[in-house]
Amino acid sequence: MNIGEIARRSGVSPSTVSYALSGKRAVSEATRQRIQAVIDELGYRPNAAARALREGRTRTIGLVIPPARGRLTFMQLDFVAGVMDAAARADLDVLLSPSGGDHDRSFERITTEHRVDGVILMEIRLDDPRVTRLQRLNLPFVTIGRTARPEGMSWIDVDFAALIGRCVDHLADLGHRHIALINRSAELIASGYGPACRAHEGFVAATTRRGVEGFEYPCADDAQAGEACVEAILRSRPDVTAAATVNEAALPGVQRALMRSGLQVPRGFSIAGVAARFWAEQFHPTLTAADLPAQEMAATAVDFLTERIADPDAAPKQHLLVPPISLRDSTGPAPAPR
Amino acid sequence: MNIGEIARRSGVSPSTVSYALSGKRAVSEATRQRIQAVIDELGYRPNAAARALREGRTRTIGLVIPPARGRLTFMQLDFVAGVMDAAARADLDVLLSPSGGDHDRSFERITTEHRVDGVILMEIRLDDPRVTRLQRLNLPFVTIGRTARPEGMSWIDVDFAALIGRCVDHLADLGHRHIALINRSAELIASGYGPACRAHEGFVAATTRRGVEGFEYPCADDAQAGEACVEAILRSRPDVTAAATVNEAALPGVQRALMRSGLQVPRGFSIAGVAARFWAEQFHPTLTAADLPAQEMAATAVDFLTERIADPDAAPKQHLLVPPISLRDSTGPAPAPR
DNA sequence: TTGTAAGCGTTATCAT
DNA sequence: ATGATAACGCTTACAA
Repeated sequence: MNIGEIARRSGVSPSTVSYALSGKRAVSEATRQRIQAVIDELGYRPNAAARALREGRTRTIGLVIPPARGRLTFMQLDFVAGVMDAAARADLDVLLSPSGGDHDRSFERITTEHRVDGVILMEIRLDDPRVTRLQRLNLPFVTIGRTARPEGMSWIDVDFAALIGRCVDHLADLGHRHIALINRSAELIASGYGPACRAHEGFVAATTRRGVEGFEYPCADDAQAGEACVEAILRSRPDVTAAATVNEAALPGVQRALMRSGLQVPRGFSIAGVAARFWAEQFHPTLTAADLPAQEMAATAVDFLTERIADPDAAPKQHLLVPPISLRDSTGPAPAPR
Repeated sequence: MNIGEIARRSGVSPSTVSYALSGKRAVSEATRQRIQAVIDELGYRPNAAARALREGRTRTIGLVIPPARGRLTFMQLDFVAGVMDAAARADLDVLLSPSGGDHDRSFERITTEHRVDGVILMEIRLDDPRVTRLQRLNLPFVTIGRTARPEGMSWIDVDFAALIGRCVDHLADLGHRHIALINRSAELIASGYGPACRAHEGFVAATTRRGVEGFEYPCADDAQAGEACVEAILRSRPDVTAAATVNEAALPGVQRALMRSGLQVPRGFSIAGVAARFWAEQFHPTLTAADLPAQEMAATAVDFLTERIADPDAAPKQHLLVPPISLRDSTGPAPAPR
């Protein structure tokens, strides 16, 4: 079933069918209807490969996600879902490529064989070989997170430094004077992973600025680590009355440890963080947190990408988000010292 | 950069380049090396659209996931990750299509425009219009879960009835005589959603067979519902000493309610379930559960699909999994009646 | 208002 | 062992 067959059965030329479909040339209403009738009857749809070959674009974008090994965070999942959504709205298909820092087959395939018109790169590192690769290939791309030199490219990022600053401000305003930061894992920080590093910087800056004492604790991305981390905080720093966190995966364990310690939240201990809304609401009591706007980021990313695809020479765009903190039930006035 | 350019620079014809690359015709070692050198120098990769047009296949499979609205369960996520993995190993790309029961643009596009060679359909309903659609289109597909009449097609499913039966057996063996089932939501059951319906059937069968009392509780897919559900069980049925569950998303709430009730698990209350290993291990204490083998299912699904693509007339394959129950820390002997 | 034809980059059939 | 060439199905300049 191809355009020629439709043309034959409608008694017109292939080009007329093409134009009837695209509307790029006037077609008399009578023939248009005749063609449409045949198309409906046979259920014809133009072949994507032929169209891609001819037009030089695939109407498909690539979404490069972290490899399956490490489980995706909810924030990342929400982002993926958001990209699917935004792409669907723009009638774009999404080719998923799980790939780590170095090039792997899937990443190479979709980028070099012209399977996609552009790429959204998640979880980039400060110095990311894939970015260089895409630049060399001259393939439009947008990154989630910034590289070390993000000037000339399109990216969207969350200002973790500012957000942790706001958490500290909020807690200090409530009278807390000894505040812990539950950060991501030590390895992640050491490897220069943006969100973790910037959380650190923001925490140091804010505690200094506010004149409160800050204690930073690295924590792996799982419930067990969160539990151990809170136990460590309570044991080593009995003067700490509040914590800020960017580690959403640790939250279930954080909650468990607090529950078991007998401390009431927020009466005995306050906690504020940066997390996907899902985790904030699963927390008990619900977590005062800057909700990561994954949907918005995804929509913006698709937007930026389609712009770059349409006009590769236009100035790249950047967007640094600072979502507001949603006040929920996990923060309150500092208790009397324990 | 195309095959003609490579041919010119190597001083051979395009067909020779093609054959050098595919190995489908003998090419003298000398010219092969010359060609390879040029290819390496220029970084040439064949254009996927041209190849797809010519060969009539895309080397891409479609993965139809539930729409972004409802969040995916961990089981589903693991499955998606597993498909990506298996597809990557087979050098296949994966086009993601979030689509509900009725046809939507994305599903229509990838299936009718020949963007994919075949489709994996997740979360099908007992009577699913997409299945009929794919059959009519004559596009190879594999379903996860069975329709009402699954005979003539390839599918992979988990035997929830048998698994819940095993949970009940295990609990009955431990002396429990009053057992609750925390099922999925009432709506899901009413709509004929396979896993929920079969959990129900398996529970009725097993409690009858073992001569124990069974109480079924529907429960929405979130922590709050899980919490409320356990509270309802403890309140309305004080004689219940154990529960079986297929609702992994409710587990965090189940745990919270048990913790708050003061019941020790497993000393005062036992719980066994069917869940992704992630949830089982996040549970506290770790959950005795049949771990859903998402990876294996995904690998099998890709396998079945590639078989159907290679030979559409071969007999369809089916695979009904009954993974073993992993004994962890949430089940123990029945306590004295409360 | 419509038709003709070239060409997108491959692969595979026929020659040589 | 290699080359010429005809498709694959579509879009779009160019003609009429």
